[in-house]
Parts: sequence; C-alpha cells; structure tokens
Amino acid sequence: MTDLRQETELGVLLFIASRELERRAYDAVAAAGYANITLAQVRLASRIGPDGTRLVDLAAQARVTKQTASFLVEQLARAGYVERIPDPADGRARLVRLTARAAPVVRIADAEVGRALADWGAHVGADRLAQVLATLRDLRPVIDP
Amino acid sequence: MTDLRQETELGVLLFIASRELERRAYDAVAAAGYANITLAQVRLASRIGPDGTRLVDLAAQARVTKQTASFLVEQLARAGYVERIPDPADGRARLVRLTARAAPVVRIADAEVGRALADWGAHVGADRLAQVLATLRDLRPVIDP
DNA sequence: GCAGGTAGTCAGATACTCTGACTAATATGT
DNA sequence: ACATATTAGTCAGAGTATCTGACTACCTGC
Repeated sequence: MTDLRQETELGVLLFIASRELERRAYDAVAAAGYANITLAQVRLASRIGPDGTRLVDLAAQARVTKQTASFLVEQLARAGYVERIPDPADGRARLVRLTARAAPVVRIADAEVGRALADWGAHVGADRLAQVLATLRDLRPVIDP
Repeated sequence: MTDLRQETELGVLLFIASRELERRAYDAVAAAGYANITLAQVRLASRIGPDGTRLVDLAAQARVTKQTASFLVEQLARAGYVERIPDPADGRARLVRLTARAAPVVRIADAEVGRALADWGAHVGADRLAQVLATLRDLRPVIDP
C-alpha cells in the first residue's frame, strides 16, 4: 500500500513538473504581449520539428486525436505562426512548419524554460536534473508508440 | 540553441511520461467496466488524500481553477465515488473524500501504475527510476506554490 | 491494378476550463 | 470588539479543447 502511494506520487510529480514548464513558457509568451495564443496551441507548436512535422505525428506527440491537432494547427495557421506545405515524400501528407513570425515566440518560450531549469538546478543540482533528463530519454522508447 | 532544444525536450519528456501513466491507469479502469468515468475526473480524484482534501487544494494540485475542480467533484459525487463533508476545522471549507464505492477503482488504477513502473524499471533500472522520483520530490517545493 | 492501410478533413456532439461576480466564514490589526 | 482583508466555495455564462464517426484522397504490397 505504501508502495502504491509512492507510485501514484510519481505520476503527480511528473504531472506537476510538466505543467510548471508549460505554464512558465506560456506565461512568458503571454506577458510579452502575445495574448491570442492558447496553451494548447503552444503545446502542439512546441512539437513541430525544424523541418516541419506531419499532422499525425504532432497529434501522437501531443497525445490528441488528429482532428484535435488539425483544429489547433488551423488556429495557429490563421494567426500566421505555422504554414502547411505539401510533403514532397507523400502526396497524402502535409508538413506543418513554423513561420518566421513564430521565431520570437519560440525564443521567448525557450528562454523561459531555460530559466526554469536553472532555478530547478539551483535547488537539486544540475547533475541530478541531468540524470532525470537522461533517464526519461532512455525511457522514451518504452513509453512512446 | 542546442541547449535550449534539450531543455524543451525535458518538457516534452515529462509530459509524455505523465500522460502515459495517466493513460494506463485510465485505460485499466475503463477496461474493468467503469465506462462513465473520464480522465479529468480520475486526474482530480487521484489527488484526494486518505482523510479527504479541500476543494481548493485539489484545484491547486490538478492545476485547474476551483470552479473546474468543483465541476469535476460534482460529477464524481453524482456517480457516488466521492462525498463532500463539512471540514470540522473550518466552517467555510468542505472535505472531498473518496467513498467505499471508489475503493475498487483506486485499486485498479494503482495496480496498473505499479505495472507501468515495473515496465519502466525493467528498461532503465529501478535505481534510476528511484532517482527520478527522489529528484522530483525534492523539486516539489520549488515548483509548488 | 486491386485490397487494405494511412493522411487528412468534415460534421456534430460533449467535456473541460475559464472569467467574473457573489455569499459565507475566518483571520487580522487596532 | 469590530472593521477590513483574506479565504472557501458556488453560480452563471461563455469559450476552448477534445472526441467519435464518417468520408476522400493517396500510397503500398501483393
């Protein structure tokens, strides 16, 4: 029983940590005057790779259906932060890519996440934080489909 | 730039890990025939302590407004999984407490999370998983308000 | 080339979450 | 003791996110 409590505790801790990074990044972006961006949009956009990413892959990474991903990409496209281009390798697919307009937003979000991790490192040590990152990275193949 | 990518990567990894535990717990519960429970309800309910928890505390832990928490508690109460009793220590507050009906659900969810962590431990080692837990636990005061 | 799988969209419904305004009870400072 | 500020929770209403189901277009493998 005590063990089980510890285990669900990990779930809560992962959740809280993940949400905190999201929140800080989102708040920083909002504080910089980008008021028309939502958290769900940032969450999806942060999964877009440097050369563009397919909708289905975005959906898988953000753990939503492709309909939901499509909906969010539509908002982002309407606001000018992403564009959809045909995937040269597959006629069915389209690549979602960040536009130049998204660059400052990405910079702000990344910088804030960097600050957050610096704060965290100051409390538990950068080495322990690096261990967490390394372990989660190794865990990814087990978790990810 | 490479550093920044690594940092946002941690955010994604935390998110994926947290969602995976949630998903496994939720799917196990759903597979056991509890079809009328939603993920948001499970997320909130999993924050309820053994002696009951105040609504505002639940809201803070689940990172939602107290209105949202109230909405979810209402659903859970209607389904018979929680009850609201007056807080003897504070006339304004009420304690949200799991009912006997919730016990089997909690057992199923906890067991599945246990299985998930066993799977994870088998791939990266139980010691490294324990390190992650310990680090996140130490981090909590920094993250949590 | 046909059968089955995959990428994405459309339509509709539901669930979740928020902001703002409010009541009631507690805590605080003088 | 009492005015003031804070805190717990609710009510009402609106907007956002998310899903299921059904569909088209394209690719892949036999």
